[in-house]
Amino acid sequence: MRRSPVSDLGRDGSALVFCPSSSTQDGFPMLESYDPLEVETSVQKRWEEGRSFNAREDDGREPFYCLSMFPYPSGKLHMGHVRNYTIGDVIARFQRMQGRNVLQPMGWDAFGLPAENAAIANGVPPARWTRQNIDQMRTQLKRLGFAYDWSRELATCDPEYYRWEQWLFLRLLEKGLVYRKLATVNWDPVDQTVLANEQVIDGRGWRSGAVVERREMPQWFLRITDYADELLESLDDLEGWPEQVRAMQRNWIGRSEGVELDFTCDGAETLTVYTTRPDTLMGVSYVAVAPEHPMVANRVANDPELAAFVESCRNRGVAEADLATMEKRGRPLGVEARHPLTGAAVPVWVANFVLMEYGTGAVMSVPAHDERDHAFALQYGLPILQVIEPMDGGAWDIREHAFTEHGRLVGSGEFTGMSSPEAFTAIAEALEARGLGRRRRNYRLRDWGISRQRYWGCPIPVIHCAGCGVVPVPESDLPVVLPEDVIPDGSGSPLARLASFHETRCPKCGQRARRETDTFDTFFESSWYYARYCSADNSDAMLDARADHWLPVNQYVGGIEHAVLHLLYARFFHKLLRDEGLLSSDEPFTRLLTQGMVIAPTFYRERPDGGRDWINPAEVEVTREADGQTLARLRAGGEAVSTGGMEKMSKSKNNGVDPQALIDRYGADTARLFTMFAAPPDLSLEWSDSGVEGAHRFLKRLWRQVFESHCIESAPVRPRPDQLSDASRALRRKLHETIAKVTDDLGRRQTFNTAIAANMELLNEVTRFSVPGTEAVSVRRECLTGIVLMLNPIVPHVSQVLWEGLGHHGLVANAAWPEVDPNALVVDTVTLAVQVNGKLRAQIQVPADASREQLEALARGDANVQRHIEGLSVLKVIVVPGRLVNLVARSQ
RNA sequence: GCCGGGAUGGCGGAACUGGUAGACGCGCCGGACUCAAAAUCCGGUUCUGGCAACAGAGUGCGAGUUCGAUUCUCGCUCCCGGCACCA
Repeated sequence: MRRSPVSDLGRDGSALVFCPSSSTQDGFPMLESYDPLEVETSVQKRWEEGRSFNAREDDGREPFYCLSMFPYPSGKLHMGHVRNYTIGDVIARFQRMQGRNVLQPMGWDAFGLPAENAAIANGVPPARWTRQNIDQMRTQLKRLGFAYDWSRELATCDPEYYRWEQWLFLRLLEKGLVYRKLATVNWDPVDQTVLANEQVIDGRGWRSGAVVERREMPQWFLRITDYADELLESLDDLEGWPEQVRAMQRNWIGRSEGVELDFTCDGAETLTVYTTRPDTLMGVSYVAVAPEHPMVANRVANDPELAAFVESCRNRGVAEADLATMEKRGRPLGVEARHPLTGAAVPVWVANFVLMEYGTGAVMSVPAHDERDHAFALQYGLPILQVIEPMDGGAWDIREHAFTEHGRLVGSGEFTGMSSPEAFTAIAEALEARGLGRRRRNYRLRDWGISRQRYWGCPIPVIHCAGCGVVPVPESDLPVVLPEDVIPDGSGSPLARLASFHETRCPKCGQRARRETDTFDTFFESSWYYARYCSADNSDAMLDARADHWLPVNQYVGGIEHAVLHLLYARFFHKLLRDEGLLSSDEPFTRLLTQGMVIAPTFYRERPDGGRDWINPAEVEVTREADGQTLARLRAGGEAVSTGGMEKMSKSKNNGVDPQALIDRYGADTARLFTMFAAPPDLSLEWSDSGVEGAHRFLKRLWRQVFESHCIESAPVRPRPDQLSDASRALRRKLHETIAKVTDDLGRRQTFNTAIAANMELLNEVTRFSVPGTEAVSVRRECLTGIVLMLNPIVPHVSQVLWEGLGHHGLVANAAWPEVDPNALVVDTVTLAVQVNGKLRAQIQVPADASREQLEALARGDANVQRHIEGLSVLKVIVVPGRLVNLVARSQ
């Protein structure tokens, strides 16, 4: 066994070892054992004192803006935050080492419902609760060692922040991009308040338990649909975004080409419907309208059954998922509509799956060619008229299934025989000719409702005057400050009750007037914060020239759950800001990384009433029994508990693992290393206590290897590649192969797990390497230096100390990324796989420059290969250079 | 329901452009060190058969394309995320 140089010193414990290479003015003493707390405290102090990560614009280097989605200050960091921010920090530090001028800021998405819920529960004003949480979470982020420019920190609940979105709102109002209309909300009749969807549980208010009603209220809307085409089309240019996110946004915008057409009804009323399938028009068997449709309201008075039906629809869910899965019900309205082409009478029905807020509140129904209409027609005995048949003329049982694909028209009068696309055009033209229809482009995307009947949000800066109507708050009166000493109690609207807030005078006429008491959707704040970081200290303008210096964000990192809403709203805002002349780029985020969830096992105990008491994984011990079954027991007491599978860490399942406990026990570097190593960033990350131990063990192993180098070796010697032994040359090749791989993994691929694995492999080889002599020692040191540099973005504290232990000075965070020496990669022989009919039969060593013929001869020469081709004739030889030879052999 | 994603050893995962399936880590087994334990170090570890050499099977299920498929195509199953007032 190799004697450890450490034992030569006859020391134990954490005795100080002074080495010539580290006794520098800025050096940390390198102790024998790795003490994360000591290392991290001193390195963080140095970053803080040196303001090492504050970004300046007047820097010759190319800027790189790296941003992680800012957190909602819920109280404590959770594992999802640790993962998100570590990914961002690794990218930022990697880019910094690649010579870029990196901006990485951090802030707080500080408005939102949880603060109001906390106020209700604990009687603390949301403002105080939020600011306390921010302080606590800031401390935790600093403890994790993220390279943030804290001088740009912002919180969206600060008037200095939200005043600018009030300002922008007024500009948009002036431009006509903001309007007011009635929209439906969840109304809790007991608490007299509007509920968020998440506060409605099984149709009842979460606090009062009262059945939630749908109520119409005037709401502010932003015309995002004006930008629908641009938002859709520029997705094609976002090559740095995951294809799945772009696909989700495309579907969300849902642009379609169709026809809007009119059915005239008895009594001269007109029902306008939109369809993407005018080719099926001859198959219409009824028209369905929303229960809230005005045509319905006129008829409920003398039809009690209809009235009852409409009433039963009043409290139906309106989420898309509710509509799609609920039982489809309807009632005939007793009205007939005239088919725009044939003039035939088709009945009008009221249906619970049609929404007034969607399109025109009416749809044409073609049971033969739409699944939902088909089911509805079968249920109510409505006719199913087939007007499209499969292109190949194949049989189709239309009673059994709707035929929803394109095909050829049948039973459609003059259009019979046309293909669906031909009929689309012909029918559209026929409708246009009669003035009963027009081609239209439609969007699934709806205008963005930005009003919230909430207290803890940014006030909407308008005043309602009895005489003048809606009057904008003059720019000089901004910001409209939200009073902060309010404690919501869950009933009513706090701002509507607060006379000192809403009682005001009309800026136009001076009469007594009422201030708007709705606040903005919190997506409003998060739609432009990324830009404000660039000009965070500017109290005279929303943004300034520095925005264009940094933007667009080079790398944005956040959860996949924001794939549509937040990311679409931010893209929309960016275009609004551009059109205001505040920026010049078209898109806010060039490259996007969406990280997966953090999941953990769940454990529970069944209650007598059938409910489940969830038990935190920290209290449970899992063992494998002899029969291979796993058994979960309480650590205290040994009681057996049930296993509930892997779930996203959450309060409701009590399966959260507190990052603070992890940091306290192993240090920030281990927390960072584990979260980066356990899974690729875009997949879900499974929590594992033993995995954390493994990550920590690796850092201790690395520390020990550097410590040994540090003690036995004098000043670094540059290896002379031409004079190395085979073993040293092989190790050096491994180093440079690793540099090439890790550079690609961190830069292009963003697979941090494989970058760490490659460094582990390299360290394993360094550990096994026991060649004596100064050249070997210098190769070893070159390898260790390489590992320290390559791991620095991931474990920045320990790598700083190891960097100095290896005889270097200054911040490793500012060091240059290692470069690949192409000469080190040269090989003379390669291992080649030999297959016979695709099955591996041998591995042979061949000269790297062997010709095809030589390779084939060497492959055929192998004894095991010969055994497998004996009696067969080789028909074909496939050679993949550097990889394999495949002999295709068959019997004669 | 619609849209998006996932499934590979006992476990997390690797295999990047169709080319040696299981890198790296965890767990487990064996050994060294120790009075002993912990820690640490060394070795083994997809399954089946075999002392071994080696052979057979194997990437959720069922087909297909190919000399060759975890990778491409078609058809399924199960699990997860989003669905407009949670952020």
